[in-house]
Amino acid sequence: MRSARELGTVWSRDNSAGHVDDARTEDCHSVKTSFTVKNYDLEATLASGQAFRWRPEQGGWCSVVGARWVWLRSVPAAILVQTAEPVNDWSWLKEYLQVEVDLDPILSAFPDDPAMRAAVAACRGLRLLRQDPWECLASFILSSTKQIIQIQQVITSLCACFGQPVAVPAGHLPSYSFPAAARLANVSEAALRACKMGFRAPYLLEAARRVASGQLNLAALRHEPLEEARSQLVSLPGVGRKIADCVLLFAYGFQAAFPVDVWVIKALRELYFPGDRVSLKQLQAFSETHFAPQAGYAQQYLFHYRRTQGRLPARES
DNA sequence: GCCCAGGTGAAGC
DNA sequence: GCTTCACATGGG
Repeated sequence: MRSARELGTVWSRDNSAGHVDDARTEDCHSVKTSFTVKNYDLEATLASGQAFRWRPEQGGWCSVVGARWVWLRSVPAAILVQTAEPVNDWSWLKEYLQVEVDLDPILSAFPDDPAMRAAVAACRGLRLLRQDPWECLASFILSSTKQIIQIQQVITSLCACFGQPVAVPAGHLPSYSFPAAARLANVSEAALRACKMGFRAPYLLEAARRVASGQLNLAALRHEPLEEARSQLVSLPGVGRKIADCVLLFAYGFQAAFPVDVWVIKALRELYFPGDRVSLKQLQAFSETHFAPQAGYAQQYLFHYRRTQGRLPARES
């Protein structure tokens, strides 16, 4: 990888919370900056099934965050950032990427067992993002029994149909914001099904209606205890414990949330209960005690490792 | 063709 | 309580 200085463009450094010094370039009329980071695996973070809109493009990663087109590229000790329009305050993107979180104490808090050691060795630098609650909730409603690549396709279609076009630098594909709940609340189930979401369409529609009407206040969940926030989420049709925990972890940062999906089930059974027939309930109960206090992070490491590296090593004897 | 995918809800025991 | 099944769709 090349460093920021070697890329031929002046990239400003944004190390302080308040000070930003944009470097505008003539070539594409876009805005560039960079974030100094340590222990940040950008590819693992953006492609580990937390968020579904990041695409590899021109040597970096491209998506829409909020209403802004964003392109990121990993270089040693920094993330290069490009946007289409001027940005005065980068706090929204720093928050999303969690660049100011020190990963070392998190990894140190993992249980010291063979599974976690292998998972950390395989993808050290994997981070949890901090996403918009509505986009996260809607995305995971669409995730059930779908492969990640198919979730990406459905969400791409949903955004193209119902999102707002956002400004994009010349030479990049058209991009759209994630459609607001108020927008989706007013579309038909058939229109949603046209985006290939199948039986999930009525679930997404009902969630959009409850959020748009204020019956479910997503912003307020941030201040609730985990159990209260979870119970409000699972009151939505099509949202069970697993999807609720994804939202609690990826949008709100509740570290006690531990989404148990098919990959995490495989990882837990193979490593911690080899040869046993443990139920989902048992795995849930185990996960609630074994991985604290950084259970959410531990889950994401186990998930990404099991999905990308194959089987976990045998338990120590 | 067949099995499976970052599940959930309803029905059946 | 627990287990089984339907639900759309498409990748491998």
